[in-house]
Amino acid sequence: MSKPTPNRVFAKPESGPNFAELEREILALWQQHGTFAKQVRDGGAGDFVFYDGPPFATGTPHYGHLLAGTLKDIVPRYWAMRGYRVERRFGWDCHGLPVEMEIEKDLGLKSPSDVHAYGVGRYNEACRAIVLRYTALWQQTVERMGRWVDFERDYKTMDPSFMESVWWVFQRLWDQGLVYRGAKVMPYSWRLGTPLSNFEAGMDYRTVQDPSITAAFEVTSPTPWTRGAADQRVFLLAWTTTPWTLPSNMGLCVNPAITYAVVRPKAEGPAYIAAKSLLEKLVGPSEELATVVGTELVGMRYKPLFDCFASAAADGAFRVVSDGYVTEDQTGIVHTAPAFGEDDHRVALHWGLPMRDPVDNEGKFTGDLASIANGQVVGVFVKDADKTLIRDLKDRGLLFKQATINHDYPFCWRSGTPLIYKAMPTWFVRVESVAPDSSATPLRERMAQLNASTNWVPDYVGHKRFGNWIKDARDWAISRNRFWGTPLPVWQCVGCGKLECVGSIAQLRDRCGIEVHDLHKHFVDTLEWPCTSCGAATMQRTPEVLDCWFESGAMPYAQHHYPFENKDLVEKNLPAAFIAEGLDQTRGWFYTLLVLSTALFDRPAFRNVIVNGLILAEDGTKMSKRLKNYPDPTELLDKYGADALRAYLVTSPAVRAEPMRFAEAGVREVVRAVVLPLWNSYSFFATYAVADRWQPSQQCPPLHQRGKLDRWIVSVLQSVVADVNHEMEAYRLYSVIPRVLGFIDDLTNWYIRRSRRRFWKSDNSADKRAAYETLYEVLTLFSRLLAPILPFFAELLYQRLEAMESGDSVHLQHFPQTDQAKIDTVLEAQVALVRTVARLGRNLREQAKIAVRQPLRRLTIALQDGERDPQFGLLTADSELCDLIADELNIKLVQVSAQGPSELVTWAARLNFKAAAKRLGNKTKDIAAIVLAWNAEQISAVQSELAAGQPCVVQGETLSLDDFEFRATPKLGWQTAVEGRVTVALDTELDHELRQERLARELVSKVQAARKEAGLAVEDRIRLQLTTDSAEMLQAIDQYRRYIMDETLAADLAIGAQVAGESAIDVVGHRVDCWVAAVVV
RNA sequence: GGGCCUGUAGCUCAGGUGGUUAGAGCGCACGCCUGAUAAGCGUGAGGUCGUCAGUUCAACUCUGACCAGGCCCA
Repeated sequence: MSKPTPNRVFAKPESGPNFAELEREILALWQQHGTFAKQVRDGGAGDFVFYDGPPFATGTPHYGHLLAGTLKDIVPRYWAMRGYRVERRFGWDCHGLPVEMEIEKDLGLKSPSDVHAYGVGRYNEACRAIVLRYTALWQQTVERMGRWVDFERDYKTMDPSFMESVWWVFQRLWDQGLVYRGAKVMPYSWRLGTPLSNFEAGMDYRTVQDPSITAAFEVTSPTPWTRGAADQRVFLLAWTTTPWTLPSNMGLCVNPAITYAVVRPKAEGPAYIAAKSLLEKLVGPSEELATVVGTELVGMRYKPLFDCFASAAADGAFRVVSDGYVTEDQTGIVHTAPAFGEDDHRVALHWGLPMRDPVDNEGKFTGDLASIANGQVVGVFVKDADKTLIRDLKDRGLLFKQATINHDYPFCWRSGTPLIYKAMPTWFVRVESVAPDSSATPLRERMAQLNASTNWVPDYVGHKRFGNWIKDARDWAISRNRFWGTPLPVWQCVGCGKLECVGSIAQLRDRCGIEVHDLHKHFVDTLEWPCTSCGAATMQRTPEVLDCWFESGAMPYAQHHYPFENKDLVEKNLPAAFIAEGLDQTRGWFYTLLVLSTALFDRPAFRNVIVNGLILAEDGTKMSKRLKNYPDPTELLDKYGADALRAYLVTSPAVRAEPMRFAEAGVREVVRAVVLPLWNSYSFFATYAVADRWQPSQQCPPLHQRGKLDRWIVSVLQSVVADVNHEMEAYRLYSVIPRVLGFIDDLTNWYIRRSRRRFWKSDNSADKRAAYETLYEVLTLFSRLLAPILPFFAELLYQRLEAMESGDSVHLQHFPQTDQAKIDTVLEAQVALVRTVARLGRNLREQAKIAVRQPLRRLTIALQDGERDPQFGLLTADSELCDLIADELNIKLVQVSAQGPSELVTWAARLNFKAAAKRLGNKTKDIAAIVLAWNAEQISAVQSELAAGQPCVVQGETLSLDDFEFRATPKLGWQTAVEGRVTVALDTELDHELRQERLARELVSKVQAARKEAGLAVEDRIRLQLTTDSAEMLQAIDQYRRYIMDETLAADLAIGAQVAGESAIDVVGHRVDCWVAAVVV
């Protein structure tokens, strides 16, 4: 702790502080002195590397961002105060669909062909122009939250330097053989001629009626079941709602574990195969020829429904395959068209089924289907061809069943036409497997190994959720058929098909002779060069752009323009020490970071990660701008301040990755429970320090010579410091914050409340100096502890209590380290016991309806085992503790009984299950019941037996002292209270003396109120005049004259003189006229 | 449909390795105190611990199934 200079003068605290206003002043202070930059600059203990995940700037920040932002602020601030250099650069995710969708709305464009007609260059420049339009608002809100992050040295994924690094990353993957071009089944808008993202596909689901047909596929493999029958044909039954995909059928898929049956409905007719459990409903009563499990059907061949792709048989088509995704639904056999279904595609890849796609970009059938129905379907939109195809099947006896179904089906949100699912050429990064000629470990296995060393908070997110996801991660689709993004740096020869990957601006220049300064699509698409392989044709760029997730995953390198610049820095900074994002990033940023760092450097990307949960509206639904079901962040910040919002967010279940319901009332509650008590503590201290002209480092007794209360609060604070450091080092914010905020209660509701009188004293005793010094030390140390969490209030404390130079800041101080010598666990236990007794004593007073100002004669504390009780020593070690209780409860004498509570309570006996049950087994219940039924005499007999060392035998079982638990309950009604091992008995008898003292106390209280009423300052001396008819009161005033004058700071006290004006006060039924006037000094 | 998470008082949430009487804060009711005053303190009422089975002498806790909600993926 820095030593304050002796001439510190404290300012009088304002009444009615406006916290939001005070925060703005502190923001201005930080701004003025560049405090954030100073904190970064001062870090000398090495780098603490933090990566900031880039948000989309197309919307305004919401509470989810503010929560993640708070976590991203607390942790770096902590490590910065621990002496590390913590760079915090803000990042912007600039590319991607949200931007494109917005610009298309602005420009009235509906499809890729519209974009081409408008001009990709103009389009992309329009995207560039709007992408940063909310950044100022973001910066304003983020900074208002008190988050320290560098907006000047930010990174943007659309910067040429960033994009060039992304190219480099891509090329590294390419060189390792990790990139390939395949096909991915995607939602496709035939109206717009473009694939959509899954997100877009989900935007317009409608309930529609579709055909629901079951087709019969004739088995061609020899089967034993119909041998000798009149009709030897066997059909596999498969169901679909998309008849237009049937010409592209390449396989039938069964579940390997389901039982199938072969049945013949009519003696004369053919046999059918379907899931056994479904056949009854499907075909009605029939003769069962055989049952088989799915695996037995695998490999069976059948005749395609249409002959258009009959040649595919040579490539392995028209077989039965199996996969676990098939359920016992409809027929239990799934028609597989690899070009049109995601599962179909996956199964086909696994089993080696070929793929045939007779659908053009406009969703119409190609000439491939010329052989069907006399060519009637060629050039027809696929869904419109359903009827013709069904008719054709029916005519040929291959339609087993026909119906219609109502179901939800995705529509194109822009054109309102039904989407179809269709395989599209897509670029992939190999994650699940390796290149055919490679012997390397599949990426996902290595990722799982590297992930095992990462500290996830909470841990299950990493080990279970993320771990499972990695374990069966699929190859990563990284290309998008869009415009505004980093182009894939791949060129292909239009002649021989040779592919070439470019990894930098320089490499591109070397090939085409042109040096570009921007890598967006409209700058690089036109660049071509002759193919070096065939020499005849030109190399042209493949049209796709990279998914923006690829870019954010490349952020550790691209933000520094690696490897073109900052080579050492980046390699030194991988992995990051810390990142923090929402749970929804499991498949997002967390994943892409790890894929790329593993592929590029064989390292994890981050060592510690805090995952936060989603923030919902107060009613548990999603926050929605349209519904306005949450308070505006800016207004909320103006009302309650950023510290309150930060504390509210960070004490919520959201810091343990659970969903949180956001309620404004919660923020208000934080102000009440955290900010105001803190302010009151400061205000209390400052008020008296000003009045007393107290200054730090005046002659003050060393800690070990101060009172118990002082040593207690210092010890508690040091314990908090120890816990906070321990938990912060493990990134468990959810156990740090409650500990820090919990201290506020100890400070205000015990230390300050108990210490108030010490500050009022008019002398300058050692005890008073000790109180000042202690409270000052505690507040200044605590301000450092608060600094990462409540940066504004911590700064306020520092500025008002310590700062000597204008640029000074609490955030430039060292984070406290525990001083073990100041921790006194015995003392902490003693005070805990005292507080228990005090609580019990207050209960008794309340039950007896005896006012607190009524002094009582005596309080007896009895511990369960009397003087042998482990806590006995705690209480009797020092009379200061009993004095404390006496003062707190307004009691003349507090004594600790050496006998234990037997006189005061009745005992109940119970069996100690934990100790005895294992040995007693199933006799436990019986014996427990017997013990419970013992009356007082039996119990005391047993107690004395056991005390004498004799065993107690119940039902033939020997029980020892440990097998019992004896509990006390008050015997005499309300004068006694029991909690755990502690019994407290209150002597409620009053005598004249006690009554008189109460009168004096009540009178003081009323005079104090009169002082305040008269607007006097706490330290003002007064002249006091009192008149009363009550003899009792007169006597009390006479007897306690000195006390009354001391308490009310009365310089003189006159009795019985004439009083002017309205001055009557009521003191427990005695009328007193009271007149107060300040003494002019 | 799959993976993960959640379900405890009116609300928001705590509840090592199973053990007797399940806790806190807010809200509510009542009271106290008031020279820390946009305060402070205390007491009380409120729970078949999502449902149903199972394991066990004993289940909020362990196991299974189911129900409801969430995130992600299909």
